[in-house]
Amino acid sequence: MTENRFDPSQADGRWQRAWDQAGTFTADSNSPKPKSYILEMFPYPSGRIHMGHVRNYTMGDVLARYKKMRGHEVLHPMGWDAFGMPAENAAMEKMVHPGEWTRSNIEAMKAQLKRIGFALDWTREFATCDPEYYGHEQALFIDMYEAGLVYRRQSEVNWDPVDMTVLANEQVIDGKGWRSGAEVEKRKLDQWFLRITEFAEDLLSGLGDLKDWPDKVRLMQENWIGKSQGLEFSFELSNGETLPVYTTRPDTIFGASFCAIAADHPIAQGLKDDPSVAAFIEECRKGGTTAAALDTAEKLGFRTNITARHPFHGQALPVFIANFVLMDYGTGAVMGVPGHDQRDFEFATKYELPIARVVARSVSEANAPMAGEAEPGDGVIVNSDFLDGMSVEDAKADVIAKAEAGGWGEGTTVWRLRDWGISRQRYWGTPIPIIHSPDHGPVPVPKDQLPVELPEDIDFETPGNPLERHPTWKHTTCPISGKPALRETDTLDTFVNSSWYFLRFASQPVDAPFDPEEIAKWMPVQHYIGGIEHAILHLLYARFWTRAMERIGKFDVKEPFSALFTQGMVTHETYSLGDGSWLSPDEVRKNGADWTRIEDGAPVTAGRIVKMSKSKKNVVDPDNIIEKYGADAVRWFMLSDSPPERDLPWSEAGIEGCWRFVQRLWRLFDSYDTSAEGEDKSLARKTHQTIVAVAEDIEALGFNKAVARLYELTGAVEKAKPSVSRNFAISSILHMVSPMMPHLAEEAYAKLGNSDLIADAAWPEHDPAMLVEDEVTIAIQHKGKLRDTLTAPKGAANEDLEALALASEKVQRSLDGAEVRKVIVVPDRLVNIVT
RNA sequence: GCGGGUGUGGCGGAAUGGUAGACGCCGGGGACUUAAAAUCCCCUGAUCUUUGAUCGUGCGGGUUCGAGUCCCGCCACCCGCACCA
Repeated sequence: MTENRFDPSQADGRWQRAWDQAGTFTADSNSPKPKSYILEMFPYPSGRIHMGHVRNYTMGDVLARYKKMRGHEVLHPMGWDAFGMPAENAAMEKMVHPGEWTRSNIEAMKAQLKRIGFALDWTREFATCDPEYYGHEQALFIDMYEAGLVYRRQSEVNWDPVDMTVLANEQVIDGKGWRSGAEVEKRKLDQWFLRITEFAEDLLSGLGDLKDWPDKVRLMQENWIGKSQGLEFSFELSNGETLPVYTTRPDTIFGASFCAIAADHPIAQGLKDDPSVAAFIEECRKGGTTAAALDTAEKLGFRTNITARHPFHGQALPVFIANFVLMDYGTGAVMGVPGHDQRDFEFATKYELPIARVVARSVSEANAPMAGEAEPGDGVIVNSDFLDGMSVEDAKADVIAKAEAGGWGEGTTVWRLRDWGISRQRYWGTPIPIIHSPDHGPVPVPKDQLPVELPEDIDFETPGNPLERHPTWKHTTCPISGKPALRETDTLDTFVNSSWYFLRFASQPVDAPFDPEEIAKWMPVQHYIGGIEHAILHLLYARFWTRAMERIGKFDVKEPFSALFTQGMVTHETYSLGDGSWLSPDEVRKNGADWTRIEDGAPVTAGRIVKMSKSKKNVVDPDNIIEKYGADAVRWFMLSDSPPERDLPWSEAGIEGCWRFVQRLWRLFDSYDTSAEGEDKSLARKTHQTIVAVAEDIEALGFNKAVARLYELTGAVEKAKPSVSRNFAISSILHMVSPMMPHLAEEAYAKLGNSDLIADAAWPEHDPAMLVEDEVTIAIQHKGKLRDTLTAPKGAANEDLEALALASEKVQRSLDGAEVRKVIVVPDRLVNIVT
């Protein structure tokens, strides 16, 4: 007898080709079916697909295939977030062109994705480095420019003087360039900005409608946008100038005992002629920006000889330059109220400034001593002239009203959110479509000249931006005067590319970035799945971009993603030698409870289970696993056990278990018996219940639960004798696992004599009448503890259940003659006897 | 510091206030086999005086006939933000 096994090495590829040839997953926007746009965050083409991608795309794939089975027209596209620094780094290290490097990575990764059998519409594939894509992006940039959503101003950057390049904050390590090791300088450059702050209010309030986003992400965005309301007002200074400050606690204004300004504040800068001021400002600059440094940093100040006049009682308050005041928040200056702000308290303590109580628990506690720290909480206002006795809320409103009436201040809203700086002094990005004309300043490139393409002949031998250095590329003419002019050599932040790719997936006209009619058909994305690391920037930028498009009349969508799901990471145990060096999983072997290195038997320590990373060598390459077990076992593993939002620990034993289940199902499908007769009511009932439950689980993205239910039903079918019900159960399992293990499912479906594809099949129908049990198990408790169970017909009368319960021998033993005071009966569930 | 999350067997994890530990992994025992692989069957939270009982969902209280689930107070770990006025 030949072995009856499912062989993915020949089946997987065969069915992948069959789907391709049939165009099974090509989305038809003209279909009358309801539409579902399922999207996973597109990958950066770094070179290899990793397990995190596999998990992410498997989840989306199950949803996409499931929706299709449910009669939806599904758009499930894939593409490449192809601009970015790794390509430039590779160019410098390996002397390859960034485009070439990127293209070959895309080719390799696409082949990997194909091998996993994802139900993707490859006809819509693109890379953001395609001139067709970034040309449209340039057109959108110009539209936004003309709508006043783009502007240019000076802004500080991290400048590496050796590499002659701008560094991202993450590339600055201990004040030095990550590559060159050179001391990083602050430089001011003219840079382009998008007016995301103009949408701050809308981006914030819009979060309220995103019911199907994780609370966590909404909160993170809310905090990032950082709305705060307060009073902006000006102090008159002793030197004749005025000092605008911002406070969220105008109610505490009578507690102000000093003013503090940032080191970068113009007034502070104006005092730099005094060498001790200059020295102090320099000192402020040095302070670390890490969490630890800030935690322990002492509040430092420099007392100027300027004083500020209190707007109500007119007393002179000293003005300090202080290291804890930030220039880029509010006005860069604050009033110091030590009694009710912890930083001010520490500062006042150090410089022996008055600490007054102006908020107390009650009026009678107006003179209670301070507790050794600031009291930022609620209470009634005291020691504050006309505010005395008011609540904090009322006093805020009253002070704002008086400031506005007196013309020295106004109630304002301050946002933490900054405008989005999009200039990058790099080659591998979308060229900013602007020409700097000697007569007309910055002028957009005429749209008929788009795309402004990147030059191919570049060199990375010398430091600096290759676009800047290129002999001819930047030289052009002014679109207005025709005189010689220079192109903008900055490129766009890669987050711009990912801010609208989902729109391009949904519609791909040649002559426009997108087609509003097609957008209306597909948008918003129904399920967007990706990593939590994009909770703020990418998702906020995409929300902004979509709103900006709506604002300039491109279409009628505001929120791009109606439901968001952030999946957990794939983790793996770590292995290390005595010297602390890491070993990869295939370099080690388990002997009993201990681990050793295969090569020489050296003892190995198995360490924490952490995210797969090259540095810890705890990486498992999907290709090797697919080679060994086929795509379906890997897909099944990705869905099993861990809830999708939590981390998934990869293990060899786990994938072995999945592989066994693939074969177990194969045998089960093989046991379909066309000659079987008769009903098996309880199996049929379980099947119908499972059909409903698995569907609910998939729709809630509870893949681990769906998997568990399928195991359970499989076990039940294996034990059952041949019957029509058993065949129905087998067929149902086959259909239900098809989104998860599509290759196995197709193979078995064909073997059962079908000539169509199960990918085109419908989700199994359930019979509502079969969901109801006719017998139920009743738990019998005595004093809240389980004593016995009994089987009763569903809907049995309470009295009958009570009688049955009391008749139980175990219950009687537990009662031991005690008087029954009360009996609680929950119909069809339990009886609890209270004594 | 602020905000959020998590805590259940050896492990991943199930559980509308109603039989805690479904399902999977690991482990143990057995069947089949010359043998191995594969497969199948049984056991698998702890303790005890083991036909049974007691304890058990991070810790301490509370509400309830009944709490993993609800309330109050702690602890630990993880994540995000951070001198934001």
